[in-house]
Amino acid sequence: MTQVKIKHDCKLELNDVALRATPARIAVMKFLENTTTPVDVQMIKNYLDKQNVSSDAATVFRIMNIFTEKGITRQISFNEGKFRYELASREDHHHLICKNCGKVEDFSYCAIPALEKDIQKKKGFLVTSHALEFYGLCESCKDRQN
Amino acid sequence: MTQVKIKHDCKLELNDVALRATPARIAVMKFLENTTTPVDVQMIKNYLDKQNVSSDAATVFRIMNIFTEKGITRQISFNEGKFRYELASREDHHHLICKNCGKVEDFSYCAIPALEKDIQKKKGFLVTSHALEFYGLCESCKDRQN
DNA sequence: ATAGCATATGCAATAGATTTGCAAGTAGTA
DNA sequence: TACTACTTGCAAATCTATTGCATATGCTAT
Ligand SMILES: [Mn+2]
Ligand SMILES: [Mn+2]
Ligand SMILES: [Zn+2]
Ligand SMILES: [Zn+2]
Repeated sequence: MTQVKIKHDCKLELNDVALRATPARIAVMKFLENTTTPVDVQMIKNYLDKQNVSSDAATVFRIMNIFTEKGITRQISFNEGKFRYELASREDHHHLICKNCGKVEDFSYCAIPALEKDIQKKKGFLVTSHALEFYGLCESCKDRQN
Repeated sequence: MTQVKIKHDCKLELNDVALRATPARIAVMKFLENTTTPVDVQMIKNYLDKQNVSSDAATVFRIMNIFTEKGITRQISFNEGKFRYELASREDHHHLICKNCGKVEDFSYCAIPALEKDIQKKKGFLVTSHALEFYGLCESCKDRQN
């Protein structure tokens, strides 16, 4: 009854897509695995600093670009004038963005797939992905609006 | 039977929201009325130059910010690292963005309103607006993919 | 039509986000 | 362990967007 705990191996996952497993890349993956909200480059850089992983903003930008190209992450924009990133492995879901405090919640229900077929039929446009964001007020801001 | 052609009066529309009708603002409104795709600041600036309307990028940014604040325009992001704008008077609709050639088509059908009520009920989040973009390949790129 | 004033613009400087060139460092492989 | 292609750090360059300030102009009240 030797229960083998197969913990997620970042190195293998990186090598699988022909990327070298460097300390910075591994740390970024761990960070993404443990955050529930899409993060921006500055947040990632702060995390690396805190973990004493040597890095540089340019490197983080490069990492996020290549992760996105390789399909490890997904680049998102909430009209903030900068990008955020989340693991692409997170299932199809969308975001509830509070216009007052900026909090981002995940929202999993998705009714879009049916719509995509319609679009293909009516417009001849082949949908390969979509982005859906809801803006408004989160539960706490809704009451005591700041 | 004097058919009075009431053409849209930019000056009145601007004054209605307490904005002065300057040449640049009027030209921007005309441009937005005649484009079918959300435009960015550079495109607007190019149009103003072509029309010999004196302007400056800083001024265009200021105009688009105040138009958006006043509800004349809507700020949109297609993950390009910059904003685009379209008239807010355009009814609720979404966009089909070709990943190959960048063409943007409008798509009017919207099945989201029902979903918004669900969100309010399940998450207590008050939805005030949403953004939905479809990415993929437009009809022509779908065939002879470049 | 004109004066007066608050608003808008032009221009230059500044702030942020992201990209790029290049020399030095390192992961993966033999 | 040595080799080589891939990565990184750092500085400089690009872009997008914002801001300060002096000047210009739209709007309102004579
Ligand atoms: Mn998410
Ligand atoms: Mn549109
Ligand atoms: Zn909130
Ligand atoms: Zn296309």
